[in-house]
Amino acid sequence: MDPAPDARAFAHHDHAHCAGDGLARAEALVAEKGVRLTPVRRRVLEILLEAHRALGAYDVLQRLAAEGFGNQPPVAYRALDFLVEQGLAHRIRRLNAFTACMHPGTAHAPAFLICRVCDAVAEAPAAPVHAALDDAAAALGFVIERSNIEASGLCPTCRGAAA
Amino acid sequence: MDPAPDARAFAHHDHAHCAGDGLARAEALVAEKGVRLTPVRRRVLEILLEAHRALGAYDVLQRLAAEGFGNQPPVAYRALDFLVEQGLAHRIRRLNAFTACMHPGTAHAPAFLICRVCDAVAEAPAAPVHAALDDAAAALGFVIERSNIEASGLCPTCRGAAA
DNA sequence: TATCGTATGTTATAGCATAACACGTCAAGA
DNA sequence: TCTTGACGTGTTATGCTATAACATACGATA
Repeated sequence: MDPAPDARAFAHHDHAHCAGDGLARAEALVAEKGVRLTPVRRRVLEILLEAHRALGAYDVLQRLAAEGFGNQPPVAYRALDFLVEQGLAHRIRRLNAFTACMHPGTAHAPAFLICRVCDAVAEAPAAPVHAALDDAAAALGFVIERSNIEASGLCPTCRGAAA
Repeated sequence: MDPAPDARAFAHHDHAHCAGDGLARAEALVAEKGVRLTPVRRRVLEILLEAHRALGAYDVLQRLAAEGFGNQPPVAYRALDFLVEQGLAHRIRRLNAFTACMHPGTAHAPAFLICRVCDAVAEAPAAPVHAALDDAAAALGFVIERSNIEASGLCPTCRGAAA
């Protein structure tokens, strides 16, 4: 069903668990923050979790529309922006796309590894990367508030296939 | 003339030197690589150097058109893509914009610091950042080919103004 | 139940990017 | 010299991405 390799890491895993778990964590998080995981927002998160890869806003919108939600771009963008804001999803600028966060709640600073062949996206642990980046910024007197770290290259699967 | 703070670092400097120098280095580089810095490409680089900040493709196109070059998007995009390819310019995805490279030729792996108030863009030295990122990728068996590191926050000038 | 804040829906438009084809130039080889 | 092919530029047309602005609905609270 999903031809793209695993996006959580580049390895197979229990996908159903992965999606269900993500949703459960999301609900706990929003309850804690006092914000609302409305039907549209919840459904968008589910769509991202189920797709298990980066989806464009219009891909999400198409799925929403097919289920009776609004079919205009702002519907998708607002829900996606909300999820990103709450740390439940990430925006991959290189792909003009969004992906469910695989480690919501834990204060993590993700780096994305994007396979140029299969477009699979993995979140890599990036605490050291951010530490180095903060240092570099501090040296210029710049204070970082948000950052995107995105790398493209070959995932293990596609690298194997190429060889 | 240019209301935005310096983009080379967040400090004043000799801008004329900065642009002329950039162009000279660019010519040396293309000669070395055996590629051609045609009039359009050269002019686009000049435009980026003169603007001294990130410009959208359509901003560049407007300036080109005013000087008698083609006025359709591909003209700008092709020149910009060429410059990025040759390491003479960078694409800032967060801003959907392009900026002249401030250290062409030296094998540098830039990290961009983008002020959310004045949109100034600085290239920060990022060798340690890339080292950390390579480590994180290697741990997942991923091979990085290209990467974008972009941070948004407050530059020293705007931070001072806010306080 | 009146009101306010929040969320959703809708219309319209703005902004970013590329596919595909036509034309011109220049250099290498027949 | 002619031809051929690679490269660069110009153009038409289109597709994708994103947001502004306004209207409607719903729920919590006073």
